Amino acid sequence: MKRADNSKLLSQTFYNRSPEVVAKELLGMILVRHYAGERLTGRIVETEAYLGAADPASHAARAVSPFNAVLFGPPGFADIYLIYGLHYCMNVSCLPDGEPGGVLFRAIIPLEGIDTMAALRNLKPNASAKALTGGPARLCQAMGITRASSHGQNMASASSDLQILDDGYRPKSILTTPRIGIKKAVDLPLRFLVDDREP
DNA sequence: GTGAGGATCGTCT
DNA sequence: GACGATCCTCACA
Repeated sequence: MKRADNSKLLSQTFYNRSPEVVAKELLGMILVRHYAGERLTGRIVETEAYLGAADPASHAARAVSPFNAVLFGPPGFADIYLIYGLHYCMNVSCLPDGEPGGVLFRAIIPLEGIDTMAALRNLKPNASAKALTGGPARLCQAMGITRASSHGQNMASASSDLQILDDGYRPKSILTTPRIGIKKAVDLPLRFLVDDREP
């Protein structure tokens, strides 16, 4: 797998669509995190869409509060939240200001800064991609993403510590399955993953 | 190799 | 006062 040189930053209009579409099109994109002067990147291979009021599993199904305000705000902003008291998960907001919706990042394949990611995860540098970043909380930990460091970041800004790039790569096929790890609206097919096998 | 249970805290009712 | 979009460890087969 090679990276093209003409990677470009996804603009805010990319996110200004329905979470289902954004979740699908984010597959194969490159997540970039500037951490302590270092560049950590990984290819997105699994996402989930969370809708607004129509989706009981979504945080945005409830009234606006400081907790979920980012999902109601303008598109392309990072929403970091703590789950089970231990783990952080990352969303990016979708749809125009005022309309709730977002995409949860579930898994990436590490590309750059693997040693740093392993250190942040307290793992050996030769740990598998799955152990490093194969879960919503794992990828946040591997990239040093916390609510304190990254909540409310504009992912479409060139000066942001958190960005998504398009290097032209597109997955051969996309698998759609029901979402997992939730108890409401379990049957909605809003989980998307890259079907390509590891190169 | 597989399965079950514990950890831990912000947010909502 | 209770729950949750999860991960890790330990036990057992």
